[in-house]
Amino acid sequence: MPELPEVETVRRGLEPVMTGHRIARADIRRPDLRFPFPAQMAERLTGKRVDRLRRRSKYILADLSSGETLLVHLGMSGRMLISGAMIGSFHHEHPAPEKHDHVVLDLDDGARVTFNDARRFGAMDLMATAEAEAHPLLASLGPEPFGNGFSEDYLAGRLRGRATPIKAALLDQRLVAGLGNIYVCEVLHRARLHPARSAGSLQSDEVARLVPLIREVLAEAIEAGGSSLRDYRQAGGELGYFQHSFRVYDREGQVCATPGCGATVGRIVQSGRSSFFCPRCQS
DNA sequence: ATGTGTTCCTGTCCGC
DNA sequence: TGCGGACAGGAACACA
Repeated sequence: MPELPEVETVRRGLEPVMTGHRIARADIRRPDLRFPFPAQMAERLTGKRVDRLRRRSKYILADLSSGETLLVHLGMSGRMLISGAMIGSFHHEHPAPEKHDHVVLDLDDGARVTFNDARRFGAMDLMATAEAEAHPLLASLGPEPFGNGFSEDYLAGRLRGRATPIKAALLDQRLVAGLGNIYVCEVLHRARLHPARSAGSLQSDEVARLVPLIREVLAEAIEAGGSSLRDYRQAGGELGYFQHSFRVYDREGQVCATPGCGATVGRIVQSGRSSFFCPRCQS
């Protein structure tokens, strides 16, 4: 589910609820998600203040007053939902625990953050804050798309000589961090590049337009609160609405969104995942 | 090194 | 209604 825009939206929703507050109680309702929770997770969270809530790629990182950092990944279906806090002018009560509520964090002011993940592809881990960047899940991530490290020169260098399809290259988190299936499809449509084009075949002007378009799509999606298709919700439970702005994703058989194009959106499968594209606009 | 297929898990939707 | 199969925002892993 959640790609960079969804994770960033969740982070922004959690920030005012968690930052500066202590975790009064941590209820760990099962032993694992994608992999086992770290040893003594509840004890290592209890009583600790959240000093900072940040994001790296699709990971949320909570720096704690203990010198440890809590890492959260939402996988495909993970949610971080707030209850019992003032959200806007509404005071939310805690609902009864639901199916797939795996971790419940109670803050010192009565707010609650619940991690719910039906498919359990999500993950949580704890590490020393000073060594967070070296964590196995973070160590080989590529640059943040909004950072200075992600540039036309960088991208050209990484794509040069590669036979892999541009679709697969942009999905590779080692190349650039945070893109997933939705936003790669949308970026390639805006860049008028066919998803099956080999990465190394891109001309310099084609590489050049990818960088700003990646930032544009992600920024618009963050602005819209992400894309809600099935599972994704913002931390306050709201839907994102970028799905209404999709030009190709999940639009197989519908007319291409490019004005005057009129062609029908197609779908191919690349390394087991759907690629949506316009056969006329994208080459 | 590179590229592709499989796998983890649950839920939903569609055709018969 | 029920049942089987396809498919879903991710990414580690096993192979050619």
